[in-house]
Amino acid sequence: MSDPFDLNAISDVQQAAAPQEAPYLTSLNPPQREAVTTLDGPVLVLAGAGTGKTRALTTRLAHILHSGKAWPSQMLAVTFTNRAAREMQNRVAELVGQTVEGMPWLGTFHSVAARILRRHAELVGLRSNFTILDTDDQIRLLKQLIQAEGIDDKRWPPRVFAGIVDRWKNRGLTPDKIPEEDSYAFADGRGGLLYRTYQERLKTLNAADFGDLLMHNLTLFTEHPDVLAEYHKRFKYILVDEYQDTNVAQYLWLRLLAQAHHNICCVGDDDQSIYGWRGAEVGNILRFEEDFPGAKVIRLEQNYRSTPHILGAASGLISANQSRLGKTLWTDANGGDKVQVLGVWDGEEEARSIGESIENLHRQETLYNNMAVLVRASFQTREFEERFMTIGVPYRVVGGLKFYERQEIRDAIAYLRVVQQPDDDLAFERIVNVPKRGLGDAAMRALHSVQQSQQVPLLIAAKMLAESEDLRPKARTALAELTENFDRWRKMLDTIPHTELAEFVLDESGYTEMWQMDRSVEAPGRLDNLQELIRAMEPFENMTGFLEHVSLATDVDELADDDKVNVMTLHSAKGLEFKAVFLPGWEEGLFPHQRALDEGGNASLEEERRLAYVGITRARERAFISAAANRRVFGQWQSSLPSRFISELPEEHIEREAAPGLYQGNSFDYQGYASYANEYGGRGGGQRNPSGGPMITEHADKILVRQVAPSHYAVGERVFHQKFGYGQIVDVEGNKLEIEFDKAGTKRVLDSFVEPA
DNA sequence: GGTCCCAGATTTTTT
DNA sequence: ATCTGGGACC
Repeated sequence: MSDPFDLNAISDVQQAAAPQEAPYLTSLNPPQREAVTTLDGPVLVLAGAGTGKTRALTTRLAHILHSGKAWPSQMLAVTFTNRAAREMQNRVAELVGQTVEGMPWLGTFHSVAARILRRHAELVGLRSNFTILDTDDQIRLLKQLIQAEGIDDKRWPPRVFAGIVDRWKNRGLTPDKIPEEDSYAFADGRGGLLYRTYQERLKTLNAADFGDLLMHNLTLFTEHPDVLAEYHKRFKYILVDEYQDTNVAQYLWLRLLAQAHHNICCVGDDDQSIYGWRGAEVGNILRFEEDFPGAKVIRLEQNYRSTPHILGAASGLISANQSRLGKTLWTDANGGDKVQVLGVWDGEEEARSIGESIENLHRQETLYNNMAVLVRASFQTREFEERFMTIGVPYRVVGGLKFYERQEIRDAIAYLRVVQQPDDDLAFERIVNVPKRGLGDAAMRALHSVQQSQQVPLLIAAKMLAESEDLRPKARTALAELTENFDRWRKMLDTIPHTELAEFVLDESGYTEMWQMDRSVEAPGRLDNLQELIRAMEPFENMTGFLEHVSLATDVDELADDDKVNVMTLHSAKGLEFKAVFLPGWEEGLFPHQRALDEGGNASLEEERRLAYVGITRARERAFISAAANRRVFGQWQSSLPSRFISELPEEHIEREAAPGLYQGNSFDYQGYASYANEYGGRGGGQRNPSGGPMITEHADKILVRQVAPSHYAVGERVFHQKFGYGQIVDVEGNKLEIEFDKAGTKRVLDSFVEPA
């Protein structure tokens, strides 16, 4: 593979560079400048939140290019998210005035590892067109294997085992390397065996899961020193973003690649390490100077993002953590509002209050796009979606429903996967009877038995069956037609554009028609999505490139520049900043999360605290923290105390406010109300609304004044609902209506959500 | 072979 | 509360 590297562009850049001091250096502060210009040997840049990390990083890349020490293709730069990779691409391009193709080895750990693996796939028992399995494929496959071993998959869920395998792979452990006792962690000692079987099966399928991408790289490098040497020669400089999030496998991978020249620069912030649960080792960053002797450590501590109050609140909070390298963030900025901390009765009120604040800010000319609601757990987004929809605030849920995870998209991609890689049994199985071809249990059993006895992929087994007498004629023709189609489509791979091919496949397979015939409400949307899929394929060179993107992409939110409020989890907010940030749900059990409190002890609690720190430091000007005394979880009302993190915020940087009676003295005190909530939660739960509950007494009524007025709607009336469209009322119960919607089916909704049609 | 209904899980975070 | 997968039934 030749490097898509434009020599001319570089010599232009070099000519443009000033002889003495490059202009791009003058705007940097001293530590930033040091981070940019210390080129040789290991460098650790400890970059606090908002200290211009990305700036330093991209300038460093540009500086290496300017200095003529390396070509773009000789630098390896890895990030964790596609978003970070994309941003770096763009900003480097801006700095050196070069096209994005200029840095072929800038990408996520996974995409770079995949790229290396494709070049040498044969050396680890794969072929270069191997499929990358996502979590869903992985679990389906594991389920098959667990059942094949005669293990009860109810008692030993595939999902759990997938987690165990993932942890092994995160530590770079192949089946022969897992500790003896680990093997007993699953299915009475059959864990190790299953892992081995799974890895073998993956090779037969010519497939790799996420963990394999890194782990196969390790195998490749350790078993083939010549290959490793090739990359030593190729990568003159290595740059790593978010180093605090690396796991053992990634750390080993970097160490192997850097071992020849030690020109590795890692950037990170131990205070923002929030992926321990996923195998990230904060130890990697804490240990850097031991791992890379002679390392230079540079601290970026001047914050350019937030006001002093926001910074003060965040710093005060994080200082409660014991294990940290310690940094002192400071800022030149003055003034600004204190962080607002609000106590409310329940989640609904919280959403309403945040909705109002957003409307206020918007009236004061803050763009929606400059505001974000950052939640601990994804289920929390729902309450805000409902509220925003009601009051007409435009919003977007980032990282929520993923385009490539929709049923129709996964089906379509399964077709393309089989075309591209005929051994992909998982994909074949997914679509063999979609649309319905009369291939049911009997046909599938026959297919599997041929697959087993002949040791061939399902597609081949299907061909064999089509020619045998073992199936009913109808099923036989169906298989014959399908396999012939696949053969034909595969021949077209090299002759027609991949977008056209995709259209052919969807058409001729009957897949598009299946949805055209479908009379359900979702069908038109699904057809739109299929169109969108074809459009999404356009920027890619070929099918291979596109399928690679699909398996490694998560955020399809490239068009995120329209003016909408951003709703997302704290995890996916890392690396972003907003003018105003809302942080709801700061309650014990939710944040810190119960699971972190139950498992993992103090280390987990500290990780939660870092997550809180990440949340506050996303804000440039305003931060709003809130806690609800009651919340519906799993359809059950639960009451909770305000998060301990709230009491850890320095008083001088915050301003407290609470619904009457909820807030007493210097801290939130829900004790008196928790009992009401408990009483409430204890009875019935479900349908009831706390505001409509009958138990209101004394001062609680100051908060719970909203009485349920009987609905003024009547059975038989036609109404309109923002989300569900038009419908007819079939039942009225207090303020709740049961409505038969023309398109969305029968739903129960509050009367305030509808208007007369 | 397809549809309907019930039980059970789901909800921490992601490449 | 809502969604999913599996099993029973047509």
